[in-house]
Amino acid sequence: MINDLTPIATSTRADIVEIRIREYLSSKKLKAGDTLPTELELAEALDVSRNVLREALSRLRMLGLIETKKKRGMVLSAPDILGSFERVLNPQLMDENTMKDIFELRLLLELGMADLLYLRKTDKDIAELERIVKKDKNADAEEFRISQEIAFHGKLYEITGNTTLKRFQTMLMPIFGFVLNKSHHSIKSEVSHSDLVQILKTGDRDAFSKAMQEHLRPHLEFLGER
Amino acid sequence: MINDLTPIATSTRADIVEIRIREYLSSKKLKAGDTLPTELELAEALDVSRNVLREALSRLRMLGLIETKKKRGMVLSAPDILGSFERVLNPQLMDENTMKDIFELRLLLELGMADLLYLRKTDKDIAELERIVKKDKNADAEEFRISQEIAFHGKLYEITGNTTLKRFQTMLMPIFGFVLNKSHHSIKSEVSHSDLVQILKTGDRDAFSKAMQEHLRPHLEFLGER
DNA sequence: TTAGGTACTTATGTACTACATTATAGTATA
DNA sequence: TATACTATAATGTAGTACATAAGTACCTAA
Repeated sequence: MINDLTPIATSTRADIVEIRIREYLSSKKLKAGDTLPTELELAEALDVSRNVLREALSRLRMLGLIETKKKRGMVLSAPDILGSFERVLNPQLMDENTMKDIFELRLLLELGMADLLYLRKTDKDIAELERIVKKDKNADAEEFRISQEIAFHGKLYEITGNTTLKRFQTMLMPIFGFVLNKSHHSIKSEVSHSDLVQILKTGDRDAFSKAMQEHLRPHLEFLGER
Repeated sequence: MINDLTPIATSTRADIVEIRIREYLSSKKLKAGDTLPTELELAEALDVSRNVLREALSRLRMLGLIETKKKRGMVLSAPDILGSFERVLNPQLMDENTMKDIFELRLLLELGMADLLYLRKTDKDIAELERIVKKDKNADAEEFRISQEIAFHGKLYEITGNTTLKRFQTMLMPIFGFVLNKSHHSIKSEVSHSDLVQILKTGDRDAFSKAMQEHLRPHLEFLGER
């Protein structure tokens, strides 16, 4: 019961300055390319030492929100939204529940992928998939099987033409390696990669959607109620 | 052609220190709860001023990777993976392609949601959904319609029981507001929220999956080839 | 006139020192 | 034994100084 009480958040000046600057950016409706005041001006306006200010700026710089050039000052820039994500995606540190959440998220993405695939697939993509699954037959070694998984599913993400999605999947892979190692992957699926390619090639969207669900069933059954 | 050449990345000491500390953490296989050396020790070991070191630490602290208490020093902690994401999710700054990518990502999630919903839905959830859609009838004002969208789809995410997913959706909402305002939302869907609830209540997983696809068709058709 | 160099200016990057703050541990006291 | 006080050791903040690099303006020579 007492565990529910988390320590009160004592924020440092850098924390506050970070927030204040964010507010400043959005209230002034600044957009990428606009320049910011100099460090000295900001520090004076916020009434903090340049030290503190720079700690806050350092954070924004890391996120890609601002870029600074010697003399020219600081300019706002469009951040790479996945860049910051990548920085905290450390399976070593992640708690198990979050890992499960992310695992489910991946399943959702693949289960919902059919429409995008049928919208954007090309003959070249199919050929590439066929090339990949051809190697599946001699998939005996554990390590090789995993690399096949990555190659096949990775290619599916690629076909969606959604680069953010593809990058997302790429950086999530270490997590799956972590989860998969634990269990529930010895169960063989009824629908193979090869089957999926065949359907993608000649079948329709609904057939593929069902096939994908079947392909992922071993994982789905593992999920449970919560 | 010349535009492809981006300026060479000149990294500051803080950038390098940040990387070095990350390497240190993973090479030592430190996990949440472990303590780090003091600032002075780190600064000396890395041969940088405490200033630079603190800029790097400030970043890690922002990401939730480390927590620092006065005297006790710094301890590693499990970062909130979405916290950093939230920080860069500014529609004001985001470029249009990324926004489209994220919009598609949301569609994928909802299209793939059927299994999770049928796995975890309760009678209470259904009742709640019915309560929400009851208000749909008098959905005349634009603003009200949007709040209905949010309430309904938000509840679906909630039913999945996946808190990471739910938070993800919540923080993505401003983006959708941005995209939706632009166009393609005047087209009325063939399948209403009310229909979806009915199917979720009495129908099976496949029926719901198809219905959801139908419900989202106006958006899907807007996507295009790429 | 113009290309190219030189000195100047200015904003960021880094280092160092000093002190405030506060959680912890250790000590003294009732 | 429990409480209060004290010392100490770490982070938090401020300020100064100088290095570095990138513009700017001026100036010189072909």
